[in-house]
Amino acid sequence: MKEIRDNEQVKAYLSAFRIESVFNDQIVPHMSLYQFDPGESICGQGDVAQHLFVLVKGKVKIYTTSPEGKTLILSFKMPLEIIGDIEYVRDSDFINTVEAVSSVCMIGVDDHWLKKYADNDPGFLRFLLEIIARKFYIKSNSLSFNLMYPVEVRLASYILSVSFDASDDQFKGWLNSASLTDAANLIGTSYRHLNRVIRKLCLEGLIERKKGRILVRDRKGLSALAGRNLYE
Amino acid sequence: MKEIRDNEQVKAYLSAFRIESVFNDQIVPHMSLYQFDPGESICGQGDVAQHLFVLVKGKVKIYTTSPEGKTLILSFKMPLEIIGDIEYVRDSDFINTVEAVSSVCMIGVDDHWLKKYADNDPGFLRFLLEIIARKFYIKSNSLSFNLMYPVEVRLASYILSVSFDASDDQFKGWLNSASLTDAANLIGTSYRHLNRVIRKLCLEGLIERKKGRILVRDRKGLSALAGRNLYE
DNA sequence: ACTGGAAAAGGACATATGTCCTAAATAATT
DNA sequence: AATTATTTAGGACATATGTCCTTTTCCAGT
Repeated sequence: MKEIRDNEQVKAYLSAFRIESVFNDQIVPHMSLYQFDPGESICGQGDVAQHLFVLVKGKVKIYTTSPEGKTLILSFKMPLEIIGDIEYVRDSDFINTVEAVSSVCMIGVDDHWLKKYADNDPGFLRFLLEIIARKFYIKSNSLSFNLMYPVEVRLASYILSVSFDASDDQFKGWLNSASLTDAANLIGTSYRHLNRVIRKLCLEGLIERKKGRILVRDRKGLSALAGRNLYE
Repeated sequence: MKEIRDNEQVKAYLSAFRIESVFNDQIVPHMSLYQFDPGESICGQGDVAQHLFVLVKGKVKIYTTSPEGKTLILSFKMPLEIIGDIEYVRDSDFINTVEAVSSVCMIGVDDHWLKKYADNDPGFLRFLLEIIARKFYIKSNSLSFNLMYPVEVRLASYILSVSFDASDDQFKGWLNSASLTDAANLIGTSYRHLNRVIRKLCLEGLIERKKGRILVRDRKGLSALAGRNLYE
């Protein structure tokens, strides 16, 4: 992790994402940039949360670890996204672990300054509301979807979302084994079972497996199988 | 549904729950009481949402219905709880169906007045933030828990939560068949499978089944099985 | 108490998924 | 290119869960 105290760059990012108005003039001077390398941990489940982060570049992976050590990936996030919002509002420790997938850049601001200068600022509060409400909505969907459909359907949905997302800098057909393991943890199943289902989809001609990559052969068919698209 | 335009009673409720300060003087006159009978629908998935509700009496059931008609219970809620908050913030239709379980009383206020008089009110916004952040937290937990543990564990957790909640006016040992079906839908499994697991827990001496009721025989054992308590 | 019918529980079988281990494939090294 | 090491896919079996249908239980009405 590298902190960069460059307020001009902060302002540039804020303006690029059109959220200048969210952070008032008293806050902005206290914001700085943080860079993380791929694989680097940004915050760990249970750690004391004292910063609100705005993800402005790169991709992060959010996951939780159970007492038994099982890990479940909750989501991948790309800009614009907020990290530490729930913790800020609830005054709690980090509830999940966040890890940089690619080279990541975030704007960070100490909770302490927010409490002091933004806690009464309707613009900031409304922004947080929208962010958190959206997160809730996504998670709610995700919960229903996961409980109601088998892995096959979830995988179809996942493949569609990662294969056709132009903004995904990781795109390359799809996917090496690390991503497969990730996919399994995201979908909430085992690596073994994921393979089984992939095989089935191959036999059905929906996808094709080729040197560790997966190609979509029948997008329509996949969509039909997936129903609605879960992983946005 | 019966609307009761009794502003004094509204104020009494607000004060009882210590949330007078959340709704400012311009809003309060526009709030009124709504009563619902057991089983009555309060709002339906997909309906236009134009009210924010504060649940002040009774118990409601929140569920979602899939395109195929499967229904999944997301939660049971008791006071103090807010209904329609996500929809208010997101300007969306109702994402779930809410139904009165017992005789229910809610304070309702038209979104239109909120937008006009509360959208700039930090007290109100912070209140919503706390509510929604809490909801997110619960749902996040719920998602992880459901994906990571089998029905047996979830059921143990559920039994514990409904059996030892003093504030639950529905308490009676536990439970007739309607509640069993509900429990199945809440846990995200089939009625059949729930029975199977109940049987197993009986054989293990953790619970006892008696005339449609379920008694906890070994609370410690159940807790150990459940790990953490999911359904608060 | 007896009977018919509704409600609740359970049986049988099929599918979905997990765990553990082995085989196949790929990459690294010589 | 051949050989080894490492990574990825698959086999075998066990468990978890779903579906459909039958049996059992419970209760109203007589």
